[in-house]
Amino acid sequence: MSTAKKISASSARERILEVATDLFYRQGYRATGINEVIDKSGVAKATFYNHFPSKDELYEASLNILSENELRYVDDGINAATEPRERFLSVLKWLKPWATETNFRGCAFLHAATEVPNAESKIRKVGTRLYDSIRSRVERLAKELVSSDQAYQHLDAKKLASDYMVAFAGAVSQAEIYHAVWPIEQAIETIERLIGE
Amino acid sequence: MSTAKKISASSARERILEVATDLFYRQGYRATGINEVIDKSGVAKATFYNHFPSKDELYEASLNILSENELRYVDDGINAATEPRERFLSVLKWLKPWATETNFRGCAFLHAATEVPNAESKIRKVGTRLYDSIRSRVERLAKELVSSDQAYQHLDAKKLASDYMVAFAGAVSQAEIYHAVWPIEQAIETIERLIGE
DNA sequence: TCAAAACTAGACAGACCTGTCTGTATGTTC
DNA sequence: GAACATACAGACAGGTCTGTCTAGTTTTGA
Repeated sequence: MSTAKKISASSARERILEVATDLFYRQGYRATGINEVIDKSGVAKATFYNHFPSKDELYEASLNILSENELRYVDDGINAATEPRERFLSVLKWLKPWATETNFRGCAFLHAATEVPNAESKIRKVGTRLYDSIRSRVERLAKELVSSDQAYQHLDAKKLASDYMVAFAGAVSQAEIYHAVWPIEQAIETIERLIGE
Repeated sequence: MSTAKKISASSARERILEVATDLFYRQGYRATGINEVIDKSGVAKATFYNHFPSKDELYEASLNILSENELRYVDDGINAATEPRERFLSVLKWLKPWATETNFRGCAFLHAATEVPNAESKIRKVGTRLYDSIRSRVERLAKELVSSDQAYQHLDAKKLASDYMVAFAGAVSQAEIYHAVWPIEQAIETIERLIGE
């Protein structure tokens, strides 16, 4: 298989994925028809069904893309900070610029939980896997924080990570409900209160 | 208008509302057809459209019912407790039995935010109004708590209420994502840590 | 008793949905 | 230049959706 062939093949697939990810997030999964995805991707229907066996599989693929992107942003945010405290808080703070975007509509994986009631479906697993990944990063940063300074030694890193995840999820869902940024600022303050300002 | 007429008229309406509230919550709004609501309510299509001008208006009415019920449960939980600390924690603790129900699928108003992207729509306002109502109760209970005992006097009631709402929302959304109860228990612990165990 | 109101069943319009299929065009590989 | 993969356009089947409408029946209230 030549390189040119590969590029051309994957570019159709990627165009579909890009369009679908955007439409599913903005309009919702059920509210978006496959025909709209096809039209906006500029591909033929047969081409689409050549790449994805069904709409559901497209949804799953698009959520996987989103999940990878989100984790990358999280990691970039962590790595951009140097101090343990800032590294720890970066996961929450990263939410703020995201929520300020006009496109912000909350967590795509919570949307998936709404639109796909079956919690055992592969689509739903993408969400739990992502939250697990975020949690493991937060636990690592919490340990890092606790052992970084005397001032934090009274904290239990594991419990702190749990608190953090509760605040993280609460921030995102309240930001969606109110379509506002202030819940995220409040969640940051909550965590700051827990670790001491 | 006689009482009998009122009862008969409202019983068809109430049957529709009951069925719709259940189906919309369990299956989702878009995933539920008006025909299914009509069949399961045992009413004629014309009767349905006599009571509700559109599916959207039915959704709004059903969310309003849910909102009233939820507030009633919250208030009952508060009133069942006597100690300020228990009254304060009751709003969070009430989530546990709810999440244990087989039907539990998270917050119906967050679902509405997913399925109705327009944050300015009347449907969405039902959710923000409910969360505002819960917050005002939590603020009242936080003040009550802070002034109840020396041990709580270092706390800022307003900020505590904000923390509480973040934890509350985080608990519900994580419980939905993971389809589990432990996020609620974690949120309770988070708040207990904030006020001192 | 009788008119008005509310109910029943269900056909129907018109739009949308997913997924299949036919047939053609293009470009690469051997 | 034959074989192949991949792309294209778009008709089509078979089903769903919301909302309208006709027509007949029951209930209600004065």
